[in-house]
Amino acid sequence: MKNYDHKKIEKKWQAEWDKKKIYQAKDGKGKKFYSLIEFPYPSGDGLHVGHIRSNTAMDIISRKRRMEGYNVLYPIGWDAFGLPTENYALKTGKKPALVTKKNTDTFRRQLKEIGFSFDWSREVNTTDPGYYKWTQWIFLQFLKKGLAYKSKTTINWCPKDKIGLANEEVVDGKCERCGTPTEKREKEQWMLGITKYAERLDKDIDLVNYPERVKASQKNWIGKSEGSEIEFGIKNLKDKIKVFTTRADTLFGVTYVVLAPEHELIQRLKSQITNWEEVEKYIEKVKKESELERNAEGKEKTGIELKGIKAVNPANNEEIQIYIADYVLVGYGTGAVMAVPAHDERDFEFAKKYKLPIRQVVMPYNFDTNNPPRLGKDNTKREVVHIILRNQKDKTVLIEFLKGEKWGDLSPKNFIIGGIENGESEIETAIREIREETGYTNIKFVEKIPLEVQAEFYAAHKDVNRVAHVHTLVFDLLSEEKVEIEEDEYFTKDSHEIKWVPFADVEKTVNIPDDKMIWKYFYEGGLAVLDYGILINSGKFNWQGSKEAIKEITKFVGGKMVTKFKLRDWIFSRQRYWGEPIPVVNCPKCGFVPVKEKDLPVKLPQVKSYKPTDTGESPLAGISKWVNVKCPKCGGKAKRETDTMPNWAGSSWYYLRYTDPKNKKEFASKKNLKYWLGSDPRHGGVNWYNGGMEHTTLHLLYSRFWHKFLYDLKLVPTVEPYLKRTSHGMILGEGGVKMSKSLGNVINPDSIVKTYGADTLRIYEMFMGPFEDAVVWSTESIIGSRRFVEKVWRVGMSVAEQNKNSPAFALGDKRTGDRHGSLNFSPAPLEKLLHKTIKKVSEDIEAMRFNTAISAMMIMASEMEKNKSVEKEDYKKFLQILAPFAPHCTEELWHNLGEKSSINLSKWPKWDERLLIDSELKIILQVNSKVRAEIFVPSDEKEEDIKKRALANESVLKFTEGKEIKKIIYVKNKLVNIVV
RNA sequence: GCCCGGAUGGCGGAAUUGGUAUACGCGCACGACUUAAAAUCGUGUCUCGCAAGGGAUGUGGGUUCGACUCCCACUCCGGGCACCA
Repeated sequence: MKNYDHKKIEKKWQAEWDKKKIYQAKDGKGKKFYSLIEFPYPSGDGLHVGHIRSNTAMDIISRKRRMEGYNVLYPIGWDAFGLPTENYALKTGKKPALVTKKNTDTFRRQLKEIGFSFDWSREVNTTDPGYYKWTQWIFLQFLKKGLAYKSKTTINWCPKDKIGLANEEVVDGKCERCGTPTEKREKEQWMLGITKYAERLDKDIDLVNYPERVKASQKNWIGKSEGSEIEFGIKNLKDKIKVFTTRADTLFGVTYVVLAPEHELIQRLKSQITNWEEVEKYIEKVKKESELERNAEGKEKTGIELKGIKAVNPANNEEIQIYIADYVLVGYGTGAVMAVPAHDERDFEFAKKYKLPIRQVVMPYNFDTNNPPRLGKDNTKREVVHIILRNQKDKTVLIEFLKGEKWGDLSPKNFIIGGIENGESEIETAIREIREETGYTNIKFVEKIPLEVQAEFYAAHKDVNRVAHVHTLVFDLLSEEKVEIEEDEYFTKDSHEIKWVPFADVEKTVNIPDDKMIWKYFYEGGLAVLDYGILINSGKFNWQGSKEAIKEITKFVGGKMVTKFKLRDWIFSRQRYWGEPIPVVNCPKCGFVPVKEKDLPVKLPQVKSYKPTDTGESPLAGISKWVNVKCPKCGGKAKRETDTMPNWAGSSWYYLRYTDPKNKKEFASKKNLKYWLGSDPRHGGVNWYNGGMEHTTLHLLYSRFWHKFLYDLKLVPTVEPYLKRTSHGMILGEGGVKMSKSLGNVINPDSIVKTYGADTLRIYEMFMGPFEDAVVWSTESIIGSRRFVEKVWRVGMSVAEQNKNSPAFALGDKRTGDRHGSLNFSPAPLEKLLHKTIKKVSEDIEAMRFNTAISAMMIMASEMEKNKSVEKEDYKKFLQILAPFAPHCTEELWHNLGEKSSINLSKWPKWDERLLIDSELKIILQVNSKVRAEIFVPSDEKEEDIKKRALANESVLKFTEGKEIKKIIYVKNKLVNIVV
């Protein structure tokens, strides 16, 4: 018996696979499968255990697909441009290109030692001029189509990295990389027009198979919103203020208008504004605030009125104030909003602070689900008052508790309610109702709550369906003085009880929706009602449904329906050295001129210093030899663009290059693209792409954008790059925290491979927990995976021993015949378990349930070891399903049994459905849902007989004797439950 | 604040068209082998109870013969978005 020596075996087979090139994909041959992982950034820290988790998962899937007869492309490359390398180079004086070379060498060695089945012949590197030539070429196509343009923008500037950041790279107002709070700077930057694709990026999400949370994230980031653009006039002036709103139904409730401090109109109206000095000061203040300060949590909104000018509400010609405020963003919509404090939380907050009027125009519509209108009853409508009768002395409110079967399941608990009779005022009604229902007479009117509500319910006391238009009045109780309450047929002392309830308990005591809302409004001093409802105070639109009125009101004031997106154009310039140079020349005569395609790539020059400058210019600007060129158009003196691309550029199209990595004429040939992505535009793409959640909004969105652009140029055959996306969970350090150098909890895969072997590491990482969840690393637990591998090894050794003297086919052949008819042999329990395991593992791999697949194989391995005689063919099938997880040891054991070709190219075993059926079934016997016994019955036993057996069972009888059997429930093949 | 996910033994986790809760693994305890240790193998390992039995899947309710699974309310944890009108 050979000992399991992982070092020897793994090295041997890695060399063999390399030599025979068994994992190389063949362009255009047979049915294909393109599986992809995010290519790593080769940092100086070496491979992270997190890389291994993602890579192993896709490796397992790729290996299974190969065994299923697919021509698999599982490529690898390096996303090597970027800041850490440049910063390291800066610190050590080493060349970034050399640092990259060293790091990729390390990564390559590590990846090979774990036995991933990458097609190494297609390795790409974004920093290779042969690669970035095409990144630059694609940029020129953007330029040609007007989608790349230079624009002066306020950028997020990181003072430490000295670099402009895209919005997506600013997290909580801080630089994503170094955590320094960002500043705002004005700078000319290259932009990519991703917003032109916003609609399609949003819509086409439906074509692909991404996890829901990823889809939701992308949609949220794109931020599509449909609304209206409406113009507000300015009194005595020709200028208009255009606002964007999704709630045109609330137009009659506008009580002021707000402009962003950066709004261009403000400067134009300077002469009309009477408090200009103040206004200017305010604008300066806002500008100086960093992104962090302006967005700080809980920050109070600030603003200032533009005095001397008034806006005119086009709906009712009302003159209203104009404000500028920091809560309105210049970059979204029109940079101006109509403020409806009654129905928008932000406007409400601002209006409260600056004491601006609040006018309700949408009346909430409460349909009482506890007491809904009933069919066949009369429908009535009433004007109604609800009365909050307050006792200021002990801070209580009077609440009515109604009782009786009339009210259905839930007895109403509400404020005093009364219908307004003809000719009565609301106050008169209230006084009358209080006297009639409570007897109190010494009361004082306090206020009317400026919130009207409409309610629809079944009014049990009158036996009608009712729509009530609710007005709410507040009264104070002055003394306990009372008169006798008169009873009538529906209002009796029994049906009705009153209680004084403390303020704090009112909300949870009242149980009709209107009173809950009214109380909240009263108690909190008002609130913004966001729901759609019924319009009031809205001229001719009164009593319409507010949602339905949006289009009409927009039309009424001459506005138009528009779609807006949160997504902004992509800031594409970086003022750094280690990135793709933007291939443009700036000519004093001709402006920005693209470098001729034949002159690509524009290579990075060799420089001494990579230091970025405080002026914000790239280090490239200092290299006059490189910067000064002839204009490609006029031949005159010109200067190269010195900005470089962000490192999202190279990763936006790398999956395309894999299909044809050495092509010198195109970024990839149409033929190869068509083969690997498929030719159906709406149903093609990379078959399966696994990556981290952290790339959901940046990389994934950017590459979808580039892909769609290339599709429009008819350069790629599909509208989407990736058909299916999955995400692995993070691996956390021991203690459940992120692995980081500073915490010293980073696991070095090299040492794990050395001690336990690559197969063990792969199995461990897949066994740790559900693939999509975060898991905590535990070096202590790895031993379990190692024991499993060793167990498989021991079984393999004994199977080989048993078969030493018998020809290879002798044992295996006996069941190759009749596959479809009845079984002509009685299968051993072990064989049945094998087929169950094959099925489980096959299905679990597809669903990425690697942990349960491994668990099933562990059970199988233990059973094989217990069972002294294991059929060789059974064992070999077991090896085959294990091979994607542990390719090295299974290959060794496979060959040890006389096989000559690789297990990794063998045919994936099929399970035999007939072997999954048990001849005997275990039936659980329950009495009153408690398990009392289990019995075994033949699988074809009739329901009646099983029930009979159950009733006769001794343990069951103990609990049923002398009791009446009410019911017997039988669940097929599972249990019998006897209810007594 | 909003959106998404989650809560099951000492630990990682398994079980959902509702049907034996705790598979598999780690750890721990005991035993076998050994002069001994390691490794390996075996047995045990939610909890109360001598037992018969009872209780337990974050908390409280509900539906059901039966709930980790479905419904309602809540607590806590993780992730994402965050003045987007």
